[in-house]
Amino acid sequence: MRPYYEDTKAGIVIYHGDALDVLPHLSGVAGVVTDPPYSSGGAFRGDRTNATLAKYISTDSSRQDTLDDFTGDNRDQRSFMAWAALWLNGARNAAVPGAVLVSFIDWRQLPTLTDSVQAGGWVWRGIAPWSKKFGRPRAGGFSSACEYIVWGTKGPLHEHQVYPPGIFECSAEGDREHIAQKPEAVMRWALQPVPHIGSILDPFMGSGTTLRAAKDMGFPAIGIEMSEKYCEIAAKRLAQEVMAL
Amino acid sequence: MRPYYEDTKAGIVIYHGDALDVLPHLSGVAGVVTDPPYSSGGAFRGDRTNATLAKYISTDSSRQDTLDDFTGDNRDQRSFMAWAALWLNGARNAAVPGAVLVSFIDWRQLPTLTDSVQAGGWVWRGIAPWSKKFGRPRAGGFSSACEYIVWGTKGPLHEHQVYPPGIFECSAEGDREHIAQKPEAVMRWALQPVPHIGSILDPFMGSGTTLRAAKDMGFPAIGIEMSEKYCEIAAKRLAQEVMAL
DNA sequence: GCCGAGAATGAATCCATCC
DNA sequence: AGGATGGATTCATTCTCGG
Repeated sequence: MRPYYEDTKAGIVIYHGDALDVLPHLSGVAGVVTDPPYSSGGAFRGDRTNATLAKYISTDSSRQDTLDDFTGDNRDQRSFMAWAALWLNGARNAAVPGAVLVSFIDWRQLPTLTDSVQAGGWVWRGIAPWSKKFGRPRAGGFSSACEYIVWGTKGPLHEHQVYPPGIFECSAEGDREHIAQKPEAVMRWALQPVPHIGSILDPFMGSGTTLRAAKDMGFPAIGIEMSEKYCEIAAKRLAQEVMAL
Repeated sequence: MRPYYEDTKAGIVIYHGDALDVLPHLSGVAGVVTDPPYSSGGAFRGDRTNATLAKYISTDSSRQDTLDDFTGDNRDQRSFMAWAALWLNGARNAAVPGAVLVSFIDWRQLPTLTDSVQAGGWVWRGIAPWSKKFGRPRAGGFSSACEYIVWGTKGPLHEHQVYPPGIFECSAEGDREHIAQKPEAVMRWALQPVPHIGSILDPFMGSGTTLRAAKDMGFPAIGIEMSEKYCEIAAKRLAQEVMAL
């Protein structure tokens, strides 16, 4: 297990590889905080099997040229369920008792993910919406203005003196290097329930927002990412000093 | 099918009885907008006297503490699923093509309800949170500050020129005659996607907030309620004139 | 530096066409 | 027949840029 990047002083490690391969080697995790590929993007099978750029970026956008596709986003619901149960179980094995799981998901896969969370051995504790205030409008129906956190714990809840709000409002970020990149403020919210009894793990690191927020909040952190390009981007972001909050 | 209450001029009807008995007699419904009993309590109480842990204790002691929440609700969840599929199917039969379904639910039953909606023949279209702003704070975990709308349609979406927001913020009502009573503003939000091609149906009317909002928005409406006491309360609320919005 | 107008954007969605 | 492709559509918010 050779890290792609390591910052011993801050306790930050990045592994370049598949989460399912790397997870068995990890331990001491207090919080699994991540944003897995949703395998979503449309009611029709054809839509879902599209490349991520075609699925998630509006056709008239110039972003098509500047962002990259990512892989592993084409599972159907049953294999998404099975795959998610696998990485969730792997992450739970790396976690200490009382550890917290926080995973983002969209509305379409939310019910499947809550099943996977429990199948992976976590105690499902709830849902919390991230409100982007206004999604793309939809004539005759509710716009999908939110993404969701599904959260749980390894065994009993490790009660400590934090009271994270059950909903978080924050508009989506303008400048992004990854299609699904989330604002750091959102990730800091997601990290709030994690007790300081170990490190933060993000098995689907992407451009490294989770690790960046973890570092700024004083957590050691481990990231796993399949794409070398994003490993590089994340390493650059993490090489910077702690940011003032 | 004798109505408990009827206002011919406004097209408001209340039936006193069980939804599953009344639904087969109805038709011309453009919107099913309701707030069903969430827990499988009341009529569908499972056998909770079973020691849930005793049934599922595994020899892997590390998993015992993770199982309490997972297994506790299983039986109730399955009967909730079956029962909800029944009334959802019945309501769909009473609905016109393009009709909209809007059902409130809490986080715990949300995944079960999305299954039931599809089992009942509706096209599941999404989720929309109602944020109550102040959930009960919870040490070490996200407060549950939201209830959720699960919505869908009977066949293709009947596009019309409304753009309902995908999230609605409104504090829970102070004065209530029913435990689960929701503010009228919330119900008016829930009614927004319903096209004016028929009536509003609430199979679990309670104190009649849905019908009151429907009347104020110019919809004919049908309510069903098992408890005579709430039939009476709702009839009183509906006897009042249309309220200014 | 502030303000207002105009342009760009969104982990979309749906459908007609084309292979 | 069924999967892949491309275009049209929507508006509150955010961003850009000029005055």
